[in-house]
Amino acid sequence: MYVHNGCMNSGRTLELTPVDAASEACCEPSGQPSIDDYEAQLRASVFKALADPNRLRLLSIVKSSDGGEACVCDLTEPLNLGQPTVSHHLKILVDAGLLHREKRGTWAYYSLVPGSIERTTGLLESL
Amino acid sequence: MYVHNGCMNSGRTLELTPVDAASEACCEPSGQPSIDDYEAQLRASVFKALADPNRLRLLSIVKSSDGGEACVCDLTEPLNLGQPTVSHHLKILVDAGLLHREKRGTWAYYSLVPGSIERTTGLLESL
DNA sequence: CAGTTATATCGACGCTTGTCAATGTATGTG
DNA sequence: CACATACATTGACAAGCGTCGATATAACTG
Repeated sequence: MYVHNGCMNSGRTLELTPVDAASEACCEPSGQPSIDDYEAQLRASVFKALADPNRLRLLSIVKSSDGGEACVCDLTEPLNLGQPTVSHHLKILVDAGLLHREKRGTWAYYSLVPGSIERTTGLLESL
Repeated sequence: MYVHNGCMNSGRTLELTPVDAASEACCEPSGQPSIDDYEAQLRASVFKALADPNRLRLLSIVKSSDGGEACVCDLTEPLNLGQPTVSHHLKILVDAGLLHREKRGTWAYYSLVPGSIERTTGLLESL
């Protein structure tokens, strides 16, 4: 059973996010013709984060937002979801390594992690 | 509530698979800054198919197989899964438009749908 | 025809997930 | 200090998902 340990990235992080860990491994010359089970679990955890329409919309809205960032209060209305649900989805995207969270005052600003989309497409192309 | 209708692609298909439908829409100039709910559901259904480690391994093994195709009996052992489970996963990948199924005699040969990986990465890049 | 093989489908079982209401935690304001 | 605001966390519930055993289907073999 695969269990991933948290991935709390507050400031500097020692634990690698799934996107980082998976794309790190996928760039090493493995010699293996097909990916092993551990690599598959690592990559699947990234696609799991993308496997929800509301989370895709969150990424899309954040990406197209002014300054490339948005706070929760900007996101709850276009998705027609409750604030706890939006926070829940955002956490999943942060844990996957796709979004970055920065707290300024009372607000939490979410933005795309630079290069995370490219690293994710790499997980597909290097299957 | 999103409900997808089957996507049986036996031979020629009139119904578009999620990868096709989603990538078709993502190439039209929408003018919209962020994707709408329907587009999000379409794309999410593709990533749902990728959100399982065993299905990623199936894609990987099929891709690296001789001739680019493999039958169920070749896939059940490396995954350490029962035959019904492997058939189940393969059906999900076929319905998503990622795998192609061709029956020859008693065997069913699965192969990557050409360009499906590229169309899927496009669903990410055009978020 | 009966028997075998490869695959698909069905039904059931636990586990996971998306959602919400309620509550907790900071941070700012007066 | 009390109060308000923005967000996170908790607990609960229904729905969905991955897996299996059992069974069905279809094609080859004799």
